[in-house]
Amino acid sequence: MRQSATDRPPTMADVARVAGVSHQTVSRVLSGHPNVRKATRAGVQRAIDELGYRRNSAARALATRRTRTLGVIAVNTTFHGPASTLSGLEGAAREQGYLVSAVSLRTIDKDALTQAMTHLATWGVEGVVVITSQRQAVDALAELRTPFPVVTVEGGHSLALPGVALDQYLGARLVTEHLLAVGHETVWHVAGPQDWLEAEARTAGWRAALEDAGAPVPPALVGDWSPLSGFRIGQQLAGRAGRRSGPDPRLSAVFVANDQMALGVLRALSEAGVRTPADVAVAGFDDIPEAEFFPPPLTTVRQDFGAIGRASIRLLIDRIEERAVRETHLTVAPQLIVRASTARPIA
Amino acid sequence: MRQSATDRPPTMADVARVAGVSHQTVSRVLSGHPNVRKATRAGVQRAIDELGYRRNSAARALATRRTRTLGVIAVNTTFHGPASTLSGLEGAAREQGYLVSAVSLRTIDKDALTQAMTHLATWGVEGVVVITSQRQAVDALAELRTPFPVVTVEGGHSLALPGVALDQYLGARLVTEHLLAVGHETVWHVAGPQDWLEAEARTAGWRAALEDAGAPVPPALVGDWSPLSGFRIGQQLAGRAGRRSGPDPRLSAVFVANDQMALGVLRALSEAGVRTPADVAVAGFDDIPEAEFFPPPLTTVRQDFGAIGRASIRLLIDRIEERAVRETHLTVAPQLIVRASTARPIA
DNA sequence: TGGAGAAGTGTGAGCGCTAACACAGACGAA
DNA sequence: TTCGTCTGTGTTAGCGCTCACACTTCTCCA
Repeated sequence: MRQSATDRPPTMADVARVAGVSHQTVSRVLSGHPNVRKATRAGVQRAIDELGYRRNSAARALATRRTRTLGVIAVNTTFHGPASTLSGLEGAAREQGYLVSAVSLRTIDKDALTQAMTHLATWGVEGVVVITSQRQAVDALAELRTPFPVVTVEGGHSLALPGVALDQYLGARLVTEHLLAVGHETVWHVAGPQDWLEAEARTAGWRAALEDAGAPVPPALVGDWSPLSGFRIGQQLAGRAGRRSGPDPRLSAVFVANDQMALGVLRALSEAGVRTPADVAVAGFDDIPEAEFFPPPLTTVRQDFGAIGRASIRLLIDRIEERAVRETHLTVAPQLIVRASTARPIA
Repeated sequence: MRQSATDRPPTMADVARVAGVSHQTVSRVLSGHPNVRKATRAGVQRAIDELGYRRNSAARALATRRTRTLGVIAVNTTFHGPASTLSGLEGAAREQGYLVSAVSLRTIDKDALTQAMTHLATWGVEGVVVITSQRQAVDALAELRTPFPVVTVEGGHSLALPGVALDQYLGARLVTEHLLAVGHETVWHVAGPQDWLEAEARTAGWRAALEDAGAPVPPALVGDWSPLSGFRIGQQLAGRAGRRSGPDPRLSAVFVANDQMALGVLRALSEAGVRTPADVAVAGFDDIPEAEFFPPPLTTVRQDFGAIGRASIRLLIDRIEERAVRETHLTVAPQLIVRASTARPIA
């Protein structure tokens, strides 16, 4: 990878000159065209190595009208879920020879989304993955016209746009059914903000599981995903633990819509002297790395973020390269992880 | 943003034709050149809007030899620290009109680093930020020759390369001094893997604080950043809590090198019936969002990842645009966050 | 031995933009 | 007036690559 002494990086013409062939032959070698004699190929390769030549992607993009660049738009990539999805996505794209550029937004209203799209479009991305967990993002997206394909992640399957999502509904059912199976009369629920599709689906799954089992359905308590909101709700829950308060069913198990809130709930219960799982069982959702070491280790639902990232890239590249395959909505299966926080209560 | 009826997106020539000027005038309008009459500018702008024209970045890059693209190489972007840094970095770059592409690696040996650099170089990045927390990454980086500037984050200040880092040493001192100040005879330390520069600096800061205070220096116990390793080490610590075992000083306070391990330590202590902070005070490092709700809420050191990201982009763009400013090493100050896990023991 | 077809290579014209220069007209100073 | 200078605009030549085609050699079979 020797750097040429001159100021400018070597061009294809330089390589051609050194190898004693035309620039077109160099191009053929570079793109693995079959009709090149072995000796010629070797000579060109030698020249390339000698000069430390590297194809100029801008010129290539200009000539081919293909940038081989993908965009990603996401909210709050500092959290475990989006960050993991992003990472899986980037790896999958790189494998396919694409460059990916992510735009990380604080909020995802229509303006911010449009702006992010413009930014990416300016750079000539051939497609975009939008991690659209919030309803407003989905709505904004639905109205947006783009000159390239768009794929959603966690955007629900109601959209015309193709998308990948974890089966949140199933995950919530699994947790709820597990809690009922270990002997709880019913399961309370700390929900995520209902403008989040994931939160909504988890709530729906929980409700369906209870109804199917003929269990009473307590009111859902709504948090904002943060440990603090979990803590506040946990304090309310602690007050009615084990008791039958008013019209509501007895509280002995709680399904919390994410692990961070579950941490807050656990803390509030413990401060109030309510034991987990002896008095109240608690389950979460996400399986963040810390969940295994919560007090007590948390039963939760694991999401395969890597798989979600890979699947969305596949969907997107299918569309860009106009492959025949036309799946539009992929679902990734969740996995129930049972830990001490829902251990069977001593009968 | 009307999409033209023809297959191809409009070019500068199309805009020029519609506006009745030359393509060069369009170019001047687009790049804000002053010498364009107001009326001409308006006419061109109207044509741009009408056609939904957008500058082709590949052609622009080819003509200017500037791609306005930056690369980022990082390990394990799924963790809170790197993910936050990345996010801050991306925002800062976008503000400056740059596109950023991140490559997320699993391990950062020389091979992987070279490959990532090649990938980014192929796409013509004008500079790269490498988040190099591990010694081997720094070593590999030192040997690498690149045709563009490189800036490190958390790479220590020993390198010839410019870089940004949090003052890990100071952070560790602050925690340790705080623990001594609340009355502990000495402070034990659960360290991160010593091939990580951050871990090393935290250990050094802890040791220096103890030595300066004339406190005995217990052996450092080395973990791998994971909650599990913290748990294992916590079990060992629980065994000697409050006791003076062999030659080692009394254990009443522990400084853990990151919050995740601290969670494991807390759990191990609590399982062994050791109370925090009554029997043993525990402090962490990072201030992850969960730390405030640990059992008990964790005293820790907050890092301003956003600031780190912004600073590194500034350093990089300074170099790319060859500005006069030549700071080479920036340090971001840490902030001690005191919570219940180190509350003053009842004397 | 000839000629069709394949294999291997070269030529020229763009891709859509910016940089450099050319040039016309307006304006103030000598 | 006459020049210089500034303003506003157009013209031309690339940037480094690929695509389409032309051309030269082979190969093989009638």
